[in-house]
Amino acid sequence: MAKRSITSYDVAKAAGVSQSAVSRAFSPGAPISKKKRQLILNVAKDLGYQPNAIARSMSTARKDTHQRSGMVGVIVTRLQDPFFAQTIADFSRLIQAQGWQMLLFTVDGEGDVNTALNTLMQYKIDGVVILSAILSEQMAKVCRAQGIPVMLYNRSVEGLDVNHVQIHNHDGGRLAADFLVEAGHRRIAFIGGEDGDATSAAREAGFVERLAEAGLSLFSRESGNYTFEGGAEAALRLFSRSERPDAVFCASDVMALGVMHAARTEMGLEIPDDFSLIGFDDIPAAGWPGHGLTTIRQPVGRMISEAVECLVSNMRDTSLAPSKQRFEGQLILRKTVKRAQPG
Amino acid sequence: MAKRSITSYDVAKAAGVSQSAVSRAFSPGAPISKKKRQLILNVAKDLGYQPNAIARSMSTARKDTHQRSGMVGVIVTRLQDPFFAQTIADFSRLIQAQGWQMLLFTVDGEGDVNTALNTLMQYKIDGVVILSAILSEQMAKVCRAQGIPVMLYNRSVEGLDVNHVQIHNHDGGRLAADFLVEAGHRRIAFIGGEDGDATSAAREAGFVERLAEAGLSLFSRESGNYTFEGGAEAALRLFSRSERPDAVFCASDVMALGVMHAARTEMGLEIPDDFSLIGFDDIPAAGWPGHGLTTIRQPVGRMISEAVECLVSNMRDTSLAPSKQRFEGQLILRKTVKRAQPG
DNA sequence: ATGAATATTGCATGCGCATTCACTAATGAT
DNA sequence: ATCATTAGTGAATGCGCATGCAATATTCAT
Repeated sequence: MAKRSITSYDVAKAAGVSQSAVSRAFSPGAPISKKKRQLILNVAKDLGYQPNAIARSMSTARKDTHQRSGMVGVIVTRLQDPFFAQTIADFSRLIQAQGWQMLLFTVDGEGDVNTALNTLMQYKIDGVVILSAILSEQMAKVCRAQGIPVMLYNRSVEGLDVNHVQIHNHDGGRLAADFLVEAGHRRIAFIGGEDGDATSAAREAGFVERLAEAGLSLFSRESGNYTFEGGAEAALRLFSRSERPDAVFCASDVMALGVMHAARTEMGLEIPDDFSLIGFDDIPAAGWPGHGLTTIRQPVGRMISEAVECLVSNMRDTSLAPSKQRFEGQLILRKTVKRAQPG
Repeated sequence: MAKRSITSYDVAKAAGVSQSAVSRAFSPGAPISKKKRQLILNVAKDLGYQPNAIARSMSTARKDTHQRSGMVGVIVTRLQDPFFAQTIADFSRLIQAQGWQMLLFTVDGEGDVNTALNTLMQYKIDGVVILSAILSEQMAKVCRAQGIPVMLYNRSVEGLDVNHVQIHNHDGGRLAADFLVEAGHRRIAFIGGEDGDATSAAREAGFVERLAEAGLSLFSRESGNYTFEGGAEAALRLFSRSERPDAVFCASDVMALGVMHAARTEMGLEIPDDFSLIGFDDIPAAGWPGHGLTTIRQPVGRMISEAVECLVSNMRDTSLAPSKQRFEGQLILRKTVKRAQPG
């Protein structure tokens, strides 16, 4: 059936050299003469030989060395979400450029992270990125014991000494509140992501904190499940009450767009005339001219390149101390917030 | 530094059995007594042992057997595009459910596919999916020689005997044209994706064919590069001429939304009052109430599950003949097309 | 040209596991 | 109870490669 594939021995025989020579020809920096390397590379090309990465990984697993597979595990939820899609796309390009491959694992709830990590570890990944999910203390310990660098992206776990890169959610929430308060709003509502989600909670906490400083408390709150539909439904609930908010802050742009579309088409409300709206993330659709969503931008490009850089240096030198990076969100002014009417 | 990880030998010693027994305990169907398997699994759990997938893959590489890595390669362009993000998300879940891992490779142009495939093959992937990119005849041959099943998704290559799953682009184009013609439109324009892109070309061909049957030819055409901005700019060009189209068909929803936003905010045109608009794909944002984009839906769920099913059976039995599946697009009526004014 | 230093080279080995083979224990039939 | 099965077991082996080591080829200084 499937013929045995071409190995370094085949090349060695064809080139009249030893297998070691073939191996060295494909290992940059290995001791081998230029002439012989070139000869071997030519023969290899003719035969269609490609080194077997699996076998290569096997043989680096010596008592002193660490087994290197050249693969980075990535654990992600909600890949279909534009924000995550962009993140993964960027990450993928950068990590490839550094010579690593990406082993992608999609999880549904946060509970599956352990399973995912276990599976990925069976593949002897050189490192792992966890997007918007939590790492248990126990698994963190396991990773450390195995010498696998971990990068928590968009999350941090209190008291866990692990690399992380994230937006400053609390400050982002404050920023949104500050802007709405300064614009004169007084009946300010919040729509969160999934209940119990730490990211959403942090944004809300910062938001509420700043409101409190202005002598305000949250006018009302709903959960929008981080989806467009969830945001739309939350808006309907928010505005079905007798007293309506004059401003809404959403923990994500996707939900904010849900609110916007529901307002325009189902509730007959104009933004920002009837109420102001702020999102979070700055996904591409937020900037579409018909939306013009005012939002808190996450500097995804910088965050991702920082994450990759940090992970890569940790993979090259496992003894490095974890780095913790927080980026500040930036308020992007567009068209969905205006000064509240004095009335 | 990083301690050597726990191997089957460690477990064997701790459990007082042979290494073979440990291996069999972790191989479903292997000859071992229930009692001993349970004992071994317990000891393994205590020690935190997990079989090494790399080593496992090595040892299945025998002369008669095919080396199985348990990994499927996925080559993708434009991961940040909502349509592809959704596709990858679905694919990821289904292939994981079948027990495979996903090795993801992002390419920029179609030219990088060869490189990507070569890299992935070094990892001895059991199969590969290529999303919206073309496979050279030479690489197809290499894959066949290595016994690696290939699935072309969203593309097919004339005369190449490889699995593929795709939407019937030509028919989809016809469908769009038919609907616009029946609605009485006469000045019908098209906005394509990237120049030279086969998918876009097929949609255009079917579209033009049906127009011709109605005695019409394309009123004008532009390229929108498959992006929102590209679509918006194409629309500006389309409507800057003295004679304006009364209907526009876009080769993707993302571009159609670009057209819509540009029309509303930059050109002061109403859809469908000033012109009708049809997209292709039916991405989530197409259905957002404020958009209500009439479009040709790709049955992504069915297409992906068909693709996974086909690939998996090919990976289980390499001798199977390639399967070629085409799905019909479905016209989704929303709010962006109306009967043309007699005038 | 000669010995010392250096650059190359091949041999042999092991990474962790699955699997074959030869063998022993358990089970069944009579 | 006896023999024929079958189930279960461990020792040994190899998957394809990188690398330590000892041996050889090359270069250099004199």
